[in-house]
Amino acid sequence: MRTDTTFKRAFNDMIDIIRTLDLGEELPSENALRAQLGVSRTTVRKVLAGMSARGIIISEAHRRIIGDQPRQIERYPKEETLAISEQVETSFMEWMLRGDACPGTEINEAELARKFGVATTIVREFLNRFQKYGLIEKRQNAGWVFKGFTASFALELFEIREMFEMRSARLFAALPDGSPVWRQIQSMRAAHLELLADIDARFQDFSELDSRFHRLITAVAPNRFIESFQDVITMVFHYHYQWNKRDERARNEVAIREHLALIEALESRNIASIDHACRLHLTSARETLLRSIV
Amino acid sequence: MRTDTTFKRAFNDMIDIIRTLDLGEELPSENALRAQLGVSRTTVRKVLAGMSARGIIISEAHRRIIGDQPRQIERYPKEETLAISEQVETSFMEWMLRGDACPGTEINEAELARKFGVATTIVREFLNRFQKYGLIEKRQNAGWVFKGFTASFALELFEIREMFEMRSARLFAALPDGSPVWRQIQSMRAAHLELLADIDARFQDFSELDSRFHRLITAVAPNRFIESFQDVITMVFHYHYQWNKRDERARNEVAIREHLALIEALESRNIASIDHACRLHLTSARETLLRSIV
DNA sequence: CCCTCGTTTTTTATACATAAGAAACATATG
DNA sequence: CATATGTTTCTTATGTATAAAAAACGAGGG
Repeated sequence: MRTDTTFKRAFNDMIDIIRTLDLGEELPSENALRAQLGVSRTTVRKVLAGMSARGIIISEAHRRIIGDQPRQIERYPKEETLAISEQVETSFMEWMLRGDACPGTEINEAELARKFGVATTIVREFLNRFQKYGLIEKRQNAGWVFKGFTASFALELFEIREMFEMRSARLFAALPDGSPVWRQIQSMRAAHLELLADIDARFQDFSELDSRFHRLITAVAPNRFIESFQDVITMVFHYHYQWNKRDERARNEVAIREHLALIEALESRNIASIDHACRLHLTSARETLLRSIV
Repeated sequence: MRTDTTFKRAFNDMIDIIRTLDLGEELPSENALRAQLGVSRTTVRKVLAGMSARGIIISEAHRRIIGDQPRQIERYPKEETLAISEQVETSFMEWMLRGDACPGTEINEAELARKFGVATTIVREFLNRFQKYGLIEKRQNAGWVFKGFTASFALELFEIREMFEMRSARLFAALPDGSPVWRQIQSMRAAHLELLADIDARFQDFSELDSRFHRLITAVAPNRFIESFQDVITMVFHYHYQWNKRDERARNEVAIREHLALIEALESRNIASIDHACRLHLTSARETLLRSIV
């Protein structure tokens, strides 16, 4: 019933660990591997058993040694390492953004479950979690309504985003000189410059850097509600832009420059310039998103 | 499997409808009742059948008449009109606030399901929905952690609340004279004054008025994320104060007066006094909550 | 004793089953 | 033909089952 995605993921990770070891070398203990792989010992043992069966590991009395370097072939494909609940997320996003759904569409748990080839329970659970993104709404005893990835969604999103980021950016300026955050900001700048230098080839890496940058700013004064809102933003950018590649390179280059300006403003500790740089970036991000919606 | 709480709720509501009719009078059509009761016709028919069986309604060819006024006894008890998923909410809140759980406690789906006497599926679904309140956190393949109803929870909550309410209160001042909101504010003031006049007897009614007041202010410029955050606040006040009755009367009286001051400030349309009144109220609300936590 | 490994127990993720409820379809009646 | 009721079909809410994963327990060995 339950899928063995945890095992497969651990198996793949284990291959990488073994790669760092030599033939005939003894393996770390089950417990040590458990910690490295981030799974339970039960799963570690299953992985070890699988590797033994394949001759990659040779189990002797009270020790295990590397018998054969694993080949790429033996890795499980990426899809099989994703829990069904994660796959459903992707399926749903695709369904939503590919345009099968316009605002007001009724969402049918049973139908989605059939379409995605999973149990209704899973779809239901997903929708319950997804509710917090503000894109769907539940009606008692009667399924869900898709509210639409609309302009008003984007505007409401950015209204909150502006409040939160301006708040964090201002708090940033008040940090003492000794704070480790300043070093993180430095390396964040470096990462931006690097990406900018190679923008033609690597412009798709921006999305992840963007998320990291905004999370760093937000993290100065932790607030669980703000952090949870970051998830909404990450979701929007991750999926929406995946289906809207228009001008991606140019868009990202502009955003990188805006980030750099904001970094400079933060380091200046001048509230007025921080406000200015922050608002400039958010306004441009909002316009970009709005353009891609209509 | 599924409980018939919808039916029971509709049955109780139907009793109230019948009360407004006379003996021998003809009943509205199934469709009309459907609209009044807010359920499907299937459920309406079930209710009608139940009432016929009890002699309250007499079904003749092509019409139904009132045969007998229903008695209070025939109502289903309130508990039976709540869906299991709603009952679980109450059980969980009780478990949480009665102190069985301290910060860091691991939440065990299976154990909770046993304790509450419901299926694990339901507990799981509840926890997924409840996650948005920021009191619990999920760990992959390993249940949930209760983060605690702590001072930092209250502080983070109020930081956001202040941002949101100040924003709404300011927008309020910009409304045109003709806006219907001003009349709603008037009647809100009246409701507050009424409650204040009878505070000794009715102080428990404040909780609901409080929620309505804050929702009215927030509703001037709708934003789904702010509205969703209101749910968090409502939850906190609803449950937390249910288990913290200390000084309730005095607390509520203070809050009513603060609301009245804010109403006055709003009507003055003076941003500075609005800010002042709003912040004053929120500060005092925060202090009250903090006191009751420690 | 602490660590490692074998074994057993418990919990979670997922599928499936089914009664209650909603919706769609069909028929009758004024 | 529009509206009201009877009938059928589909969906949702909730319970149960089970493989996978985690956690707890236990026995040797350094």
